[in-house]
This record gives sequence, C-alpha cells and structure tokens, in this order.
Amino acid sequence: MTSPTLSFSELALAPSLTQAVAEMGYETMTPIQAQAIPVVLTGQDVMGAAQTGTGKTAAFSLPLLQRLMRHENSSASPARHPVRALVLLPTRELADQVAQQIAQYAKHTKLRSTVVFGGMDMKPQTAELKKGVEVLVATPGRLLDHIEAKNAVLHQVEYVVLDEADRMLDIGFLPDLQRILSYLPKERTTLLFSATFSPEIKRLASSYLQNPVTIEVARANATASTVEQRFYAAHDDDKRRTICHVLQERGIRQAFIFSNSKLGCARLSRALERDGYRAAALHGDKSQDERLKALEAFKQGEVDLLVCTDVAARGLDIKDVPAVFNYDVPFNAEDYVHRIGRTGRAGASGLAVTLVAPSDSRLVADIEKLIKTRITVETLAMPSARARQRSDAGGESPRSERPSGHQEARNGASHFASSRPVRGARPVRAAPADPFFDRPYEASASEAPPTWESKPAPGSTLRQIKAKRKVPALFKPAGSV
DNA sequence: AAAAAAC
Repeated sequence: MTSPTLSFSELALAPSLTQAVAEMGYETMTPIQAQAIPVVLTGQDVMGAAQTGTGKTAAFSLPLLQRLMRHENSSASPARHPVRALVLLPTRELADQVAQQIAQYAKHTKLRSTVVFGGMDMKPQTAELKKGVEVLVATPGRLLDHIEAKNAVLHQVEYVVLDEADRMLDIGFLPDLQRILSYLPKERTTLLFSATFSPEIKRLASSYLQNPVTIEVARANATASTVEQRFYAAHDDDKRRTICHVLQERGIRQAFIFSNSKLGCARLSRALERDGYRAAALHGDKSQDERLKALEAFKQGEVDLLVCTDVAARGLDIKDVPAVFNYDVPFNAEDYVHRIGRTGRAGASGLAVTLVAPSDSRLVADIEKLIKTRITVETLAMPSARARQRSDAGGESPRSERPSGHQEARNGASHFASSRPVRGARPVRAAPADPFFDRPYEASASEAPPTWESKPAPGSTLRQIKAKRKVPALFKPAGSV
C-alpha cells in the first residue's frame, strides 16, 4: 500500500495540467489521488472508495483530462468536439461544483467542458452544447432532456464517471441512469467513486464495470478521524435549544444543520432566524436561484447556519466548516457518513453532533454498524427546561442563550450586531416535565433499554416505557464515540 | 418514515 508518487510534479501529466494544479495551490497528492491517478491513466474501469474531503474530483478528472488530451484538437468546429467524457452527479450543486473544478484543471488545455442541470434555463446550456464540449458534467434528468432534444450527442463518449456512485445507482436514480447509459457506446471506460458502498450497491455497481480495478484507500464507509462525533439525546422540542447551546459552548459560528424533510428544514431555518441567527434553508422545494444563493452566502460567510436536506449531504466542498448538526438522525446510515463529511475536510478538524430522539434507536444502531464504531448517546448537561422556565419568569431574556463573543465575523466586524436589532425578551413556551431528559438517563448494559417513543405519554414513567423495549441498549450516560 | 433528479 505504498504510494508510488506523492507529488503531482512526478506524475506523467501534461505540463498544462500540472501548471493548473500548481496554480490551484496543490503540491502533494492525497492517498486516493496517488492511487487512482495512475490507474485511471491506464484506461481501466475503476471502483474507488475514499473518505469524503480527500480530493476525489482531482483523482478522476486529472487523469481523465490527460487521456482526452491524446487527441486534443484546436478546431473551432463543434463536430470536432464531440462529448468524450461524461460526469454524472446526483445533485445540481454538486454538478456545478465539479464542473467548476474540471474547468480549472482544464483551463490551459484546448479541451472544452460545460455543465447541465435542472432548474435553469435550457437555452444557455443548449448553446454551450452546440458549440461542442469534450467534457460534459450533468445531473441525470436534465441530461436526458438534452439528449432527447438532440442537443447532446453521446455516441462518442469514451469515459463515464459516476460520482457519488452509490447514490446514482440507487433506486431513485437507476432508471434515468440506465436510459443515459443506453445512449453510450458499450466500449468505454467507466469510473465509479463514492465514500460509501453498501454490499448490494457494490454488487450492482460491478455489473456496470469490466474487470474493474478496486481502489479502497480508507475502508469504505469510514468517517474521518479528524471529526469529533457526538450523539446527544434530545426531544424534538429541545433540539433547537441543544444546537444553540453547543454552538455557544464550542464557540462555533458556522455549521451545516441537516433535517430529514424539506418542511422541517424550512421551519427550522425560520425559527433560527427568529432566534437571531443568520440562517438559510437549502432544499429541493426552493428555486435553483435560491439554492445557489443560499450556498454562496454560506460560502461567503454571510450566512452562518445552512439548514438543509440531504440535497447537501454529499460532496459539497466548503472550506473550514467547523461543525455539522444532524437535527434529525438520517434515515440511511450512509447519509450520516456523507453529512458529517461536510466538516473536517482536507485534514481540518470538525465536530459532528447528532441529536437523537427517543424513536431513533434503530437508526443509531444502523450508523454504529456501518461506521464500525461504538456510539454512546450522551445526555447533554444544559440548563433544564424547568430551570429555563424559572429564569425566564425572573425576567432574563431567552436570547441570553445565544452565542455572543465568538460571533464576530471572520473579517472582524460583528455583522450580528449591525445587521439585526436586538429584540426584547420573548416568552418561551414552558416545556412539560420530562421523565427522560430532566435527569440523566441511566441504563446499564444488563438492564433492558426502553423503546424510545417520540414522546412519553403524560404521566408515563421510565419503568413503564422500559417494559415495551424492542431495541438493544445504546443510551449511556456519558462518554464519546 | 424522506430526498433527490425534468418540464
């Protein structure tokens, strides 16, 4: 498992490519790059698994461009620029991001590239396609539109890349994907990359590959060791408060917050804005314009909390995001790995906090199994709902829970103070006494755990609920992953 | 249980 080369300059890449890489500030290769680039240069099919945030895009696009350059041509004629490489991604934002990276890598070559995805006007995309591109980056639906409109001709495609391959092969995408593949020559190179591969998807994937080389840098489904993972017990009513508490405690300004639903995402974003945070929502019911704006505002540091669905779970590469919160435990364990991969990128440290409601035990157990790491759900020491109630009655503003000093913008000025007038104290809804969360949950391994229902019935006791147990013990008083 | 991807 030694890497033959570690520096880009030692690779057999064209000067135009190494120059672009150098200009982007990269010198040494990551492990996935060191292993994948030489293989992709041979033109073999590849199934690649690597942790998120380790440079997968460069790992396939640099050697791909190198291969394409063998018959590079400078003709202006579209006919001389047939689509030769197709890169497919599961979300529009990701397509946009990967396309921008590829354009950067290719900027000193004669190769042309463009991107097509839904939610945007067809016409400019059509115009670009008609000019002729060697590299086409796309999401499936819009690509099919262009194929059927004869804007994109794919019968000369030599390379197909499925990024986030396990998602592209899942049931929601598979029909579109199969249709797209039916337009491509059988004789071609296929590259699959993802941070996660379930056994079923791995089997399915291999049916699309010919004698593939498997590259597995870290174990598939592994989470980055630089990310501190925490699981905190929280009822739905307490989740927002818990997030605010952790943000303050840790002095964290920016974070992704994942919700399992578009509605929940919209609501949470609005609630956080009411709390005084600079939050924005990113989900599939927003217009593409709003989606791109929200993402850009977050990148620029104009928005601190990006509240999103799993549309943002995969691949998005934003520097220096210190934390990810799972407001909801993801339905698929794989999505957990992708979500928390938004932080701790490129060797940086990160914090991932997952809020675990009583009914989430099964999902947490799935994650534990997938990442092969023991998970302990902690009860976070926070001022209890009752204490909060008392202090509110005493006239203290609920906004005192908001983060304060660390909210200075990176640039220095406090955009918080300037952009938002401080509002008066608002009444906080009194939380009912809660048998689980007003004291630490105590369970021992020998003791049967409760079936965690979303809300204990009024007057129910821990003992009564325990009697209805179904799932294995997960909840322990303290500790970490 | 949901989300994503085309109009």
